[in-house]
Amino acid sequence: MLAWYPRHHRDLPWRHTRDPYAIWLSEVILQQTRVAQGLPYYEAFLAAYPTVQALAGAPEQEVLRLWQGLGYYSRARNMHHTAQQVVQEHGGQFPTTYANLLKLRGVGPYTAAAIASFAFGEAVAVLDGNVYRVLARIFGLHSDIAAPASRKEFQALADQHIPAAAPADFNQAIMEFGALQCTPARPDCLFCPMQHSCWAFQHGQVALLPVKSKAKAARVRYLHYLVLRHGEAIYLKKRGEKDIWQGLYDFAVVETTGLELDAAEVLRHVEVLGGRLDTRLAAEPGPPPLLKHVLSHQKLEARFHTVWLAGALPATALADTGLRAYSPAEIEELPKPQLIANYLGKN
DNA sequence: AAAGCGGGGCA
DNA sequence: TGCCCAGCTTT
Repeated sequence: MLAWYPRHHRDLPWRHTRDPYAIWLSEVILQQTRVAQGLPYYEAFLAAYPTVQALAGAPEQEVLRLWQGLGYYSRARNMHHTAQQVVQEHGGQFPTTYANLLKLRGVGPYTAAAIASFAFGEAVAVLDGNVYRVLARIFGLHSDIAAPASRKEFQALADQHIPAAAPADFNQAIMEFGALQCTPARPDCLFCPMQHSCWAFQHGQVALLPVKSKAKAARVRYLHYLVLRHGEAIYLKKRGEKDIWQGLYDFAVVETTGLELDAAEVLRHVEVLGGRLDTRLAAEPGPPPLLKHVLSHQKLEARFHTVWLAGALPATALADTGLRAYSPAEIEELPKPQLIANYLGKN
């Protein structure tokens, strides 16, 4: 794989730097994210915040807006927190060892090992999905990679093989090999340099490895958004803790156990907020638009009920709900879930 | 140890 | 349309 890597690897921007800030940024973005999807975000973040000081000084809302569409938004909030910690408690210098990197919020075993090896040359093996797959196939390990208990076994194997003289090359090579050659589906075994020493290939079990138990089915949620409009303005609110999309903005929402919420019910919820309807504006014809949105753990079915108001909502309602009227230009600057951005884009 | 947390690519 | 991908924090 060390010989394979220089001939086959992709030319990616974070492979041209040893700046721990840039490497950290790229690794946080690439957690749970494909290179093709993360690449434009990496360029945008580095352009907007060239240094850890710049990121630390940015408002959280701006960071989340830049992160919009990438998902798992706690990554952005943790990254922002860690930037401030590095500036305030470490004089703007990242920790230089695996053990100390691991203490940073949002930096787990994978990211700490990546930064420690790529930026500081420490001989600690990374363990990501690619590495699990490559090791399982080459060594014929049948442990369930979804089970936390399997980690020790794979980490021990990776640590056993990482060369002290070239830890960064080894880590880059094994991950790139998994991403390009030893892929999850239809791996290129025919032209694989590891063929002769791959347990799975020799035993005809490539398609059976790695063993991975399936996640339980996502639960279904039914959301009825009240798109409250007054003139040019639309009312939105910031989402709170203990639910999806923390820190992002969406509309007032009524969650139901089924898909239906008739027009009278919608109006009743508007009345509770003290909203006065603008009867001069006719209701939209037909049922309100339905958008489906799938997360890894939830399936959302969202109806968008447009309601035209005759005046602003009373201050008490705003205080109770966190709603606020925003102009189209302001809405553009707010960080929003992809579902909301999709709706606004179509309407 | 299990649950919660996004979004996109591919067959 | 349905299935697959996957690191960190919190419970």
